[in-house]
Amino acid sequence: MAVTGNETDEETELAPSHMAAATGDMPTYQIRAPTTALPQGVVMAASPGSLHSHQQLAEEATRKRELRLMKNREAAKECRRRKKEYVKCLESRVAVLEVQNKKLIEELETLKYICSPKTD
DNA sequence: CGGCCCTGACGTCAAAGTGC
DNA sequence: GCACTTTGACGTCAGGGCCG
Repeated sequence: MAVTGNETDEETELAPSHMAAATGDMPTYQIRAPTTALPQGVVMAASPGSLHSHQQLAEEATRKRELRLMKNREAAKECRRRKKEYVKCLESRVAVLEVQNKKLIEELETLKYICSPKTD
C-alpha cells in the first residue's frame, strides 16, 4: 500500500481515509484486501438472461438483498476491527510521545541548571 | 455510470457496573 | 436483589469514493 510521502518513521499507523481527507496529513488505514471468497452458504445467481416470472424476479431481488446485507455485515465487522487496531495504535503512540516529552522536559531542566549563572 | 466497498450514524441487545 | 446506567458488539442504512 503506497502511503503518500509521510516521512516520519513511526507514521506507518493507520487513519481513516475520509478523516485523512479532512485533516490532510494522516495516512489511511483502509487496506483494500484482495477480493475474498464468499462466506459459506452464498450461492451465486443462476442463469442470467433466462425468462423471469414476477416471482422469480422477486426472489432474485431478495437474494441480492440478502447477499448485499451479508457482505455488508462482514465489511462492518472488518471495519470495526481495523478501527480498534487504529485506536490501539494511536494510544501506544501517545504513550511513547508522553515518555519522550517527559525526557525532554527533564533534559531542559538540567540544561537550564547547568547554564544558569552562579550567584555566590 | 453502475456496482462494489468502506465507514459514520443510528438503533438494538446483552453483559457488566453502580447506587439503593 | 433490583432498577438503572454504561459499555461493547452487532446489523442495517445512507452516502461517498473507487474502478471497470
